[in-house]
Amino acid sequence: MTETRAYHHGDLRRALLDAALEAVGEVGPAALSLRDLARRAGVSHAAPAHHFGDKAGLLTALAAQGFDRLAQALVAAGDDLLEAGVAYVDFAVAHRAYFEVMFRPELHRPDDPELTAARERAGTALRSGVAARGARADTDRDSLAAWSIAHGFATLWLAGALPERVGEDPRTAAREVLARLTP
Amino acid sequence: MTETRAYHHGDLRRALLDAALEAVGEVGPAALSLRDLARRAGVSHAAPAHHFGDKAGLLTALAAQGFDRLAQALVAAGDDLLEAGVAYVDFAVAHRAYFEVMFRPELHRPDDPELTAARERAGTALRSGVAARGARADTDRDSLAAWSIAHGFATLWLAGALPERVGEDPRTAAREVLARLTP
DNA sequence: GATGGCATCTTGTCAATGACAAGATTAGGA
DNA sequence: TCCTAATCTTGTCATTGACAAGATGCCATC
Repeated sequence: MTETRAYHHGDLRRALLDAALEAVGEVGPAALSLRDLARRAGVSHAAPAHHFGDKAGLLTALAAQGFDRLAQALVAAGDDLLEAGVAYVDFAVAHRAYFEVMFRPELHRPDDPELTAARERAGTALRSGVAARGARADTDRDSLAAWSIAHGFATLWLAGALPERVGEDPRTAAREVLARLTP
Repeated sequence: MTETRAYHHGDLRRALLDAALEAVGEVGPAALSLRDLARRAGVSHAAPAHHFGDKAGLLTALAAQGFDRLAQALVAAGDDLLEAGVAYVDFAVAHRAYFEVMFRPELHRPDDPELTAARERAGTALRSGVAARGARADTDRDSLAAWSIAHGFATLWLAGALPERVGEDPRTAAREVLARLTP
């Protein structure tokens, strides 16, 4: 028998976020349809609005979740700067849907406290690798340089802009490129 | 008197591209509306379709135009690798609308010959700076590293992700950061 | 100078979407 | 038990992208 659906879904917010992550992976964040998410979750077309307000609200929540997972991945990579960079690129490629939402402020609700907090956690995890490296004069600029090269490589990889000769595995390719910064 | 509009616009294709560039700068490439462009150009809502087919066609043409202008900017910057990187970042910030369209393949018509050609011209201009620098063992990886750090810094700047202490001027900030790659 | 072909542009239409309003249902505490 | 608030539904509207069919006028050819 078809599963009779209760009036109350039970955990609709989580179900919508899961569906959104899947949908963003399929069609990208811009083409995301709230009504499609509602269909995937088996609820009416107006149900998402109650939990997230509008599309920007949903993508903001998804971005916050993404920054949290990125922070975890960076912490797990340890204090080695190169490994942190590789972990950054690996996260972007392995969790493309998150990454594509995280750095699109025009899709977000500006100044959302949860998003800001999650972004801050990821930023802290990112800088710790540079700080641990010590010895350099200008930690700020070094930090920005490391972030820039990792972010740039990840973005270009996701955009399909890199030539074929970089190979299939983003981790090894990233390691070789990022190593140019810290010889 | 209100300007009576001829049945034939005269240069509608260019007018639509100009309007698109302006609109993308205001609302971003995803929220672009073909009907809005038609209104800005003073033509009917279906006129854009004749020139570009659909939205992807229009954004593809805009991206091709952007790659051409980027190639010009890179050539004008000369053979110095650092200056080429600064020019790359400067282009992204000064011509944000172009840049935001250029690296979004999901908005493009895949394998468009004009876009591919324009991208190739920009890529050649980019690599020439690295090649001129010589002396290094692996030009491929050096090239990717330079592109990555410039692209990453530009992308983070545009996303508003950088901390306030980087300052107001993208050129000087970029110069300091990019210099970390080529000490 | 006339004419026919073709690029250009218009009007009309349809399904899909985001957003909002108002009502139905249920959970959980007083 | 009751009742208040959270949750979800139904209904609606303006906007949009895409397509179809028709109107207009430029231009080459005769």
